[in-house]
Amino acid sequence: MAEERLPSRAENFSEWYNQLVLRAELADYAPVRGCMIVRPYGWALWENLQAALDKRFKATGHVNAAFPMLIPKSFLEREKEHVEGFSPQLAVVTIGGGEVLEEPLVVRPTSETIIGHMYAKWIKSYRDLPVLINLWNSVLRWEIRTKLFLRTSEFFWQEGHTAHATEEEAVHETLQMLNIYSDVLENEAAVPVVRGRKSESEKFAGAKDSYSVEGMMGDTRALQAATSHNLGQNFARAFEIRYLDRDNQQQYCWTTSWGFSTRVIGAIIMVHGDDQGLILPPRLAPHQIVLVPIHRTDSERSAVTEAVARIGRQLSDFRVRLDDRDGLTPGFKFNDAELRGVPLRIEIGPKDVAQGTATLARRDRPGREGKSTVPLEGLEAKVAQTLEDIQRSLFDRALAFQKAHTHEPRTYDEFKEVVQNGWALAWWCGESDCEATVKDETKATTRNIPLDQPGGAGVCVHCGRPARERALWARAY
RNA sequence: CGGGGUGUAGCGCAGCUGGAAGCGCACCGCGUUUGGGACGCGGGGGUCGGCGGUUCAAGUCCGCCCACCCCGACCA
Repeated sequence: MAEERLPSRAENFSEWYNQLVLRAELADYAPVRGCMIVRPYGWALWENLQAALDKRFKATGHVNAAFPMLIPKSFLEREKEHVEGFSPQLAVVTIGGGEVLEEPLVVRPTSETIIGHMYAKWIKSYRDLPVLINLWNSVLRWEIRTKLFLRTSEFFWQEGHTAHATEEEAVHETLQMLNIYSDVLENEAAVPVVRGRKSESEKFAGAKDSYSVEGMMGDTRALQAATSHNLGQNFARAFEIRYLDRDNQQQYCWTTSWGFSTRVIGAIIMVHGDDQGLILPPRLAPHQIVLVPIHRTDSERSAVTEAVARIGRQLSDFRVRLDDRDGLTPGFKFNDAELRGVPLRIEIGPKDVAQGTATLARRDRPGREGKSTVPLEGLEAKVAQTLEDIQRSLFDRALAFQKAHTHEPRTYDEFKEVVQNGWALAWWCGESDCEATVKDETKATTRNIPLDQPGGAGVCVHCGRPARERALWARAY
């Protein structure tokens, strides 16, 4: 490494993030502008997120399938708002096999349209419903300003697409998936989120209602961690997704879509990381534990190696990495494991071997404070408990940070002040022009209108018009 | 697209008024090391972003082009 230390979070959060992603070997820049390469360590983290989501998708009746990457351009034009939203971001294939194509093909920016086309073919009867399909894939959107994981031209995600007989079912599905996202983020990634409905200007192009889960990053900016859309009958009408009901009447379906992307890796980095590097939540960490053997002489080496092998067997229920690389000092390995965010480090040296102990070092508590020497007997239980404790403390710490930086301004002056370094929960009239003015003046936008509302009514924090709901305002990624 | 900046070894950079391409890190070999980022010795690696011009001579001066980064309007 050219430089040993990262820039500090306080002095340059953005640069801290960029360097950390590269140096922890999560991802790298691709030769194509705006694209990223997810490296094995980053992909392992994504696989653990995938597993956590996929398990929940299956448990709620969803199945996986694969759809093509290329979509006839005309499909995108079928739904008016959808085409307006996505046109500027499309990559289009016009030549195949050396011939100019009859119809240009877009590289999918999202699959609602081709899903709509196929669902129209597959769905004929109320007996065919609901259709609950999820896709694990990547999509391409020609982004102007990119940042690894947070906004790249191609990104990896899952997109769920469902069709239902009734609006109630579709609404239920939309919120069910939002809750699954919130569950995974809070209980697996230890990232607290606020669930809510998107404003008219922030919602998905073509949706009736969009919902999101928003997380607060370490610099207090908001990140939309996942979204779930109630598409109403917009796509059903555009693609003629119809079924015959019990009374032999043609009905349009009600559809939904929902997505969760590798962007969440960015959230995990920005929510938990510190000046030493990543701090990964134990439930998702590719390596939950790193074992560092320490020895000088050959006799120490054989004794330590034996002890380490025994400990490895003892901890076979955990994801353990043995760092037995030659020629690197323990100090280097400690720093390396910290950079990579391994939640728990176990050091085994001659002193430990002599005493029948191991030295544990918690990643969430740097320095002496996080270190303890424990007996090898009962180590599994101690480790399990420590990992659970780290998981919980990461969530608690993130939640405390979010709460400490979430304000309830009563005046627009207060609003302008707090939104520079935090979130604002404030009454909002719901009008797009008002929202746009606030954005111009403060760079803050409505992230969502939280599902949890205090009730009652107030006046809009900006324009003073009557307001029935409070919005969550923040500067966002 | 507007404003600012940078292109010299894998990475970070130096190279002054033109005169034999360098430094640190990384990498390879050998040896000594190892409880918080080890050290010594030896080594490999370059169409100086591209094209053209000026000159006896261009990394350096001039022109054009290209690429990338940062800041502003779109987005999971």
